[in-house]
Amino acid sequence: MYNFLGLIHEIFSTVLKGLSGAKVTRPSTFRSCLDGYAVKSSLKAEDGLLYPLEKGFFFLPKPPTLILHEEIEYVEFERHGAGGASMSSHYFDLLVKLKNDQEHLFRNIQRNEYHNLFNFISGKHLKIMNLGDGQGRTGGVTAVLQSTDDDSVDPHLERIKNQAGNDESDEEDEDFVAEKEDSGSPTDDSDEEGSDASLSGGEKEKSSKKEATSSKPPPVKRMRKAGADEGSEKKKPKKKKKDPNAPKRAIAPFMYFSKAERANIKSSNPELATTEIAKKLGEKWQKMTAEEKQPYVEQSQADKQRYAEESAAYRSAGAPGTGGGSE
DNA sequence: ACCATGATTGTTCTT
DNA sequence: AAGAACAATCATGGT
Repeated sequence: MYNFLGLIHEIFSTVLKGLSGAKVTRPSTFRSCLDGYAVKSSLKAEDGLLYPLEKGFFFLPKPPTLILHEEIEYVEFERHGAGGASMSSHYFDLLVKLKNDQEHLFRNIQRNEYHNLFNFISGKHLKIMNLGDGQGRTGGVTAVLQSTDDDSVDPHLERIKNQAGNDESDEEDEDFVAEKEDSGSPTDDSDEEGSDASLSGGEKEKSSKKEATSSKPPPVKRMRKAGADEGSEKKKPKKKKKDPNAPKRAIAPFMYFSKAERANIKSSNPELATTEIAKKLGEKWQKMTAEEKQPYVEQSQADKQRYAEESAAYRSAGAPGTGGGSE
């Protein structure tokens, strides 16, 4: 190698610019705890690196995501696992709300990156919401925004610190980071499937190959809400108590179909992720006629009866709240 | 070792 | 009435 090692990204961008003539986005003034340009995070199920750039966010996972600041309505710091109760400690989440109502939840950002991110985002004059605030004081965040002096301690950090239980080993976490953030070379050659990953300056988003039939104006996405409304007491974003004795719900026809067909799809496309297989199953299901769906519907109806019976037995015998309680 | 997540559709439940 | 939860699945990763 050469002695320019410290400037690899500059060389790379220069070469790229020379070859393509395209505008090259370079790392910004943001620095993480390790003097890196990005922080580790995960979007959806993919984890990658979140680059806070001068004019946007750049997430570099399997499918790269570029979020420009001008698209952002607000950002929101959330304690990691806002929904889960047992989650805690070293991580927090960054929710980026776009003006077109899209949401990106960057999860699993190390807690010690919070300060850097907050200062950087504050410096970019992005709106910071604080819905995850445990205290009822809304609007305190904006106040913090106006006093973005680095010496001022913001309440979020304190809270997150508290929730983390101030383990002083956070400094040690750095060496735990196997891949250094700055060296997380964007040049990873694993483009075996990212053939269509063209990130031109256009507003191209959501390059889902499906739905080629017609435009889809109302993007009815089943998005989960990041619950964050708890007050000072216990919250119930999602009552996750499932009594082990409680009967399971009836299996929907589509689920029976999935059970039957999933193996088939997987054998023909062994490398598809489970979620991708689910997409394919959905597409296939939609194309099926009622006759084709009928066997699965019948199975579902049978299971519905099963559920009805077990449910009745459960209520009379072991339901919580009923005096029964015989295990 | 266990558990949560995501992605799908349909059914049930809750408000 | 309308939306949220939940059913099977499983690779993945954190605890």
